[in-house]
Amino acid sequence: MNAISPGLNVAAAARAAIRLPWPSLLGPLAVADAEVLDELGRTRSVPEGRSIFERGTPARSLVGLIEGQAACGWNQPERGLSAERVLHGPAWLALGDPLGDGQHRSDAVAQSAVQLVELPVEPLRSAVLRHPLLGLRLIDALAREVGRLDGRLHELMHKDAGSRLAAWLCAQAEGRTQGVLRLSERKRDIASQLGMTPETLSRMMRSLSERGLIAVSGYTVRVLDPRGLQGLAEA
Amino acid sequence: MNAISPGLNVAAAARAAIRLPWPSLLGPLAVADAEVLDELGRTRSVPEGRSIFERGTPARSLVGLIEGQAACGWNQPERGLSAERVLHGPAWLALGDPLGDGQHRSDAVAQSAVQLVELPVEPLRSAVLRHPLLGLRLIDALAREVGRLDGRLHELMHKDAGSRLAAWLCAQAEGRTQGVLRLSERKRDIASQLGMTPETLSRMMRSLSERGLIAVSGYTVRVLDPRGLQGLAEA
DNA sequence: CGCGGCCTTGAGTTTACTCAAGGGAGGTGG
DNA sequence: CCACCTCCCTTGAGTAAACTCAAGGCCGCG
Repeated sequence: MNAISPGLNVAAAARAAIRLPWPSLLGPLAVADAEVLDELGRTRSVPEGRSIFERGTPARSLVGLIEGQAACGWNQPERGLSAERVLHGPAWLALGDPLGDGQHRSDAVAQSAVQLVELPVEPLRSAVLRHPLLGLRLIDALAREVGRLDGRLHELMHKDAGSRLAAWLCAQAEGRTQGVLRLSERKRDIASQLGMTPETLSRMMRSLSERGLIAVSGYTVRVLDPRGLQGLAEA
Repeated sequence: MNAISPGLNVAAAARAAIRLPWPSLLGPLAVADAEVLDELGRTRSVPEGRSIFERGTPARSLVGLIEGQAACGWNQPERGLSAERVLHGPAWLALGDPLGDGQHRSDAVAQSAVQLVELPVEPLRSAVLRHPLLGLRLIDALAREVGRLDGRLHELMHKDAGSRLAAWLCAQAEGRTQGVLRLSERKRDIASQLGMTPETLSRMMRSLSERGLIAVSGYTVRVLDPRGLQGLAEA
């Protein structure tokens, strides 16, 4: 992965227009377009546990997660953050909010030390006028975001907790060797993303393993019956 | 509203490049850009009750609803369509799906006679390369879509049925005179959009009127206590 | 008048939540 | 090396929210 090496001085990197991993964020780009983005983007690092942006504050830049793990959700005072989404770089942390009404609608916190890139919206809009291909790529990225949100909405409206977990496990198992997967987030965060409580997640996990669909051991889950799981996921 | 007059021959209208209501769909546009869209767009009308597009079929065009009422959702055999969204033109019926993976993820049916405009994706992409401002407008439209979906996701995850209804009523009452509003959809469709059953919607309506927040009479709802309602909506 | 949709209401059930208690893993200090 | 603390996950019991099913009423239409 062509991420910035951790020790590098960040400001210097930005000035020197170090190549950032745009293809992972936006898809294939012409060299000239990538250079425009390199020019526009400013990198930033945030240590583990710190806030990346806050709900209600102005969103003047697209925020991309280059490396590390971060969570988006609602931060409630004295109750911690209920993660609606956990991301591993490279991925967009804020795309719709800055391009839309200009206000962050969620809180984001770093769950490990993270490297970010921020693209100021207004200069980006100007750049799109001069480099229309960038516009297409942004359109694609937003369309993917719409698809993702649409899928989650469907799930939440029409599936029960068991099906949602099954669907999530199937998605995670995609492309994994032998259906063995290690959970990289706290279970409470997984639960939160799936719209259930940690207690319910725990019970559902047990239920699935009692039915022989999966085997759970701590943070390791082995999918024993992918087809059965898929069947449940579609119920 | 500059919609096509109902009697007009549709194919002729398309050929003559009749001005379609692009500003309502995409925001302010240069004349040249609107003409490009007029050139690209094909109008179509669908009579009441008929399908507009179907889940799982290829989505090769953006679909805009120019006039009339339509519903998007999942059409289940012998159970009717559970509306996840009811639209009154002008509005986008399909935006993310055609620009994204190219498959319709929902069914759409006309709830009145409707006028549509379809913009084929590939020619549109080419047009964006030549008219970058179109790209910006599409980006804005998609960002609004992301915002809308994000809001609904939050609501579904964190609010109970009463709060969701209160929020919906507040949104509907926005800008209405004296908080009197006539429901333009069947209550079962409203319920469906809010992620609850018709029975639950009915009980919630009663609960709100018993508490003096609204007065309900058939399809007419009068908002008696907007602030109280808003308070509930945020709970 | 009778019919078919649609909404409402009630009764009973299911699902998932809350609250509270217990157990395991990892880190720290004596 | 062990005791202890903390954080997290698990489990159980009780509860609350919303669903399903079934019956009844209203309204518009033929």
